[in-house]
Amino acid sequence: MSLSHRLPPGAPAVDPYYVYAPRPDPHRHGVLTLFVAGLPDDVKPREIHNLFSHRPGFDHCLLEYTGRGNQAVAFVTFFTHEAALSAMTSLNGTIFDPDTGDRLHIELAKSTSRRPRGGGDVYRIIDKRANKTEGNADHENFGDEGGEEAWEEDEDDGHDDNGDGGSDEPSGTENENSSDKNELPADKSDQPAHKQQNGSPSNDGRDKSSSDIPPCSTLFIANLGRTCTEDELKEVLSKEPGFHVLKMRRRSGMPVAFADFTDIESSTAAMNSLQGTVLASSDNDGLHIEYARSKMRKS
DNA sequence: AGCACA
Repeated sequence: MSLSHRLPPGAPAVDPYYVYAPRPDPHRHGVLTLFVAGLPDDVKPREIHNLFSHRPGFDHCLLEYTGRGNQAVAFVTFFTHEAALSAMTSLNGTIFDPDTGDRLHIELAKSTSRRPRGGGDVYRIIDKRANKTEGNADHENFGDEGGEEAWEEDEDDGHDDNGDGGSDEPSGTENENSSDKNELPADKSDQPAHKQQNGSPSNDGRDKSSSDIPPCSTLFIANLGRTCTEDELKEVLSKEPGFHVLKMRRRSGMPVAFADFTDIESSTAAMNSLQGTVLASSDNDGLHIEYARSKMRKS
């Protein structure tokens, strides 16, 4: 389908996929790490890993539960700058949580994340939440030293790290921040205030997992274009590990589909990686994928 | 928001 990369340094920036990315920032060329915002507070490290580890050139990732607000941020590092850009352009705007419809905002990070020490764990977690609220009690932090600034305290490749802005808006401002204590003191200089704040209703005490539907090895796929065919959808799904059967129904206008997987792990991974995918036949936001309410009948 | 097949 659409492999969105190969934008040689000299080429005119007219790659159609490139418009999805924040404007090319000359200050960040060569950075291997992506900054990912727009994550719900109940995001799991495994979800980040599932989403990015299939991308070519993936190296490692780090998930931080910021103590402020209710959204986590992630830092995902690739082996090459081009791989990072490619993952950014193809995943930017992904609807991570169908319940809220919030989309991922991905930018190049301010600097490349430090490699995990020891190399044992695939990903690291930093949890600054006062009360590790809902859901995530299983993997508190088995990262290394409970790092507070675990990704950019080193200076091997030279970069600036000073706690700075904490914006996570698509307006192109930098937004990687690690310290929980630095509220940005309104010195954004060149960025006019944006009106759109992250609209996720703050769930103070509410625990509303990423969906009201319990995990299921069958996925429900909606928001298909009216002209979407089973083959078109199947072609995308068949790249996902564990995919079995696809069934499409058109009942009230728009078609919907059910995709069955071998297990919940593979259906979850597929949902994470295909969420928001725009098909040739789609005209709106791309695929809306949820767990089906009941598993597809066997055979 | 829209969830079927047995």
